[in-house]
Parts: sequence; structure tokens; C-alpha cells
Amino acid sequence: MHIDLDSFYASIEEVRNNSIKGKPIVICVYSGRTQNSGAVSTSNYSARKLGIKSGMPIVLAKRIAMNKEVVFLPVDIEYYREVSDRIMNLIEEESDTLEQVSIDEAYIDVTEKTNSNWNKAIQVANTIKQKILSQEGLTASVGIASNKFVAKIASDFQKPNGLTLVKNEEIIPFLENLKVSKLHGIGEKTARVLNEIGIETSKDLSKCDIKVLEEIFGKNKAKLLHDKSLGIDNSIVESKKKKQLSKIGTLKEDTKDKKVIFEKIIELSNELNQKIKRDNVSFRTVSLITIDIELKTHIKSETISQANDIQRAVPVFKQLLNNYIEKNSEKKLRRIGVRVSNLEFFNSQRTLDEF
DNA sequence: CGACGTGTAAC
DNA sequence: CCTTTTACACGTCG
Repeated sequence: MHIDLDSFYASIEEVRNNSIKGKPIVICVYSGRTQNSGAVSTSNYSARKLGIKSGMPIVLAKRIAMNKEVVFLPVDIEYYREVSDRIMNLIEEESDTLEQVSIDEAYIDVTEKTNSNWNKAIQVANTIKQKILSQEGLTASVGIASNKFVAKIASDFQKPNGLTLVKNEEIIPFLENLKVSKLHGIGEKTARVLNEIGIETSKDLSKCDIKVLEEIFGKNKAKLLHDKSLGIDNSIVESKKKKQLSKIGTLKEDTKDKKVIFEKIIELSNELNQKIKRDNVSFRTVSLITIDIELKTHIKSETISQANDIQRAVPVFKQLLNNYIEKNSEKKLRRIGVRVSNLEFFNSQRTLDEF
């Protein structure tokens, strides 16, 4: 089963403030560069009808919103996480296994609990939907199928507040007419390449000779694409450990001034350190993410001995920045980020100052 | 085989 | 006009 909280951030804000309920709501990530620089994180369905969508520049959204009553709010991720945690706990209680994939999405396995009975699965889904509604005032869209991939697409089929069951014999007819870009894992690039060779729908893809796909995408990806077209997915529902933590930010203005950039690195490092402490992890690999004025991203990394505090990473960031500036003396930077990976989790038991 | 950089994808 | 965070595959190098 795949459970997707409907326009999560925007819906939470509606619950928080009854006076904006039903109005178009746009949740924004302000970059702090100018008054309205930044992007739209989430909009509710009322705002989507106007054409305000995720990822859109805020300035553009405001232009569309001109002369209309549209509510713009900044993201309050801390609060959304609290709500999310409560909901995930509630979902977990109704599941054999929970796999949370993001703040507003989860897969659950209910094979045991339902004895592989579709009707029982629908009951479980409705119980979960009802609890989320009564306890948090939010709606969710649910997809039920015999694998994660089909469940994911099913949850997207009727939104918001949907419930879609796809039984095994319904998988092919269900997928058949979908555009390839609707298949989870096929993004913009892959869809474009497929379109170029005349493949528009899932059906087209399933009929395409695997050899042809191998020519273009290589053996592994070809198999993956072919499986997707037939709704085949053997991956299991399992909770996964985080593999990296990062924090990225936008510079006040494009610059190549080492001092200015490093100040931002320090600021981001402190924020990243909070995450490191919160998750109680140590790290071995340290990366500096640079995004230049053309929005091209570069990542430079270095692996060090195990550390549990960002203090150990800061000199590495400095070094990586020096290297970058040396090699790209002409290029100004727009954004900068810090990342740690090669993580190891600790029991709260273990004392940390042994490093 | 581990480390690293890049591309793709999703949220 | 252009945010943030994470994952994973693949090629390459030593």
C-alpha cells in the first residue's frame, strides 16, 4: 500500500489557521536574495487550479495571483515534521512493516494483517484515512496493489482523498494507457528519449524489443524500463537508513569572494551539525556542493577518519572551497552547500566523546 | 573494491 | 526566473 498525504504542507496550514481554509494557498521556500526570490514548495488544489505549481518561481506565482486572494506562506518544516511523525506512527500501527519515503509518503506492507485479502486491505486503508482525518484533519490518497511500484501509481490515480485498488489481473489494463512519464522512476530525460523513438505510453514501452532498449539505455536500465511497463517490481517494503545529510543555501548575491562564501559555509555547517546531533550519527565523507551562476552543480568530496562533529569537517570544507576557486577563478557562485555521508548510527547508549 | 564525480529522479 | 534534500546507478581511477 502506498499512502500519500494530499498537498501536505498547504493542508497543514489550513488546519492551523481556519480563516484561510479553502483559499488558494502557496507554501514558499524563500531564498532571501530579494523580496520574492525562491520557489514554490507546495500549493493546495485551489491554487493549482490557477496554475500555481510546485517548483515554480515565487515571482511567477505572484504574477498569476495578481488581483486574486491567494495566501503565500513560508515553509515551517519543523512543524510539518511533528505532524508527519504523528501520522507515520499512526500508520505504522496499522501495518506489518512501514517504509517512510519522505515527509508525506510511505509504503506499508499489510500482507500478513490482511491475509492477502483485497477487501481487508481496503478496510485497512479506510481505517488509516479516517484516523488521519479525525486526528490531524488531513486527507490522504492511497494505492493498493501487490507491489510498491503499482501501489505508488495507484495512489496517484485519484487525488486528493483517493483510494485505488489494482488487483493483479488489472495491472496491465491499468498501466496500458499511461504516459511513460507517469511511471515512477521515468523522469524528464528518459521520457524524452523514449518519445523520440516513438514510445509514448506504457503499452508502447512493453511492446518495444528489449534489445532496442538495451542499445540505448544499457542492459540494467533496459530491464528496469521493461519491468515498469508491465508493472513488475519485486522490491520489498523495508525501513531504510539515511545515507547522507546535507544543508544548502543561496548566497545573497553571486560572488567568488572566498570570505563571503566561507561565512555561508560556517552558517550551513552549524545547521548541518544540528541534524548530525539529532540523528546521532558519525560520518566519514565530507562534501562541498557548489552551484554556479549557470546553475551547474559540482560536488567535491573527501573522506576522513570517522567524526561525529562538524568541527572536524570545517577545515575540509575550507580546503575544498580553496581547490574549487583555484580551478574556477572566473566563475561566480550562486549557491553553496555542505554534506556529510558514509554515516554510521549510534545507540543513544553509546557515549560520543570517544572520538 | 572503495572513493569520487556526474547524471537522473523524486519530493 | 531558477529551492531543498536524498538516493542510486554508472563510469573511472588507483
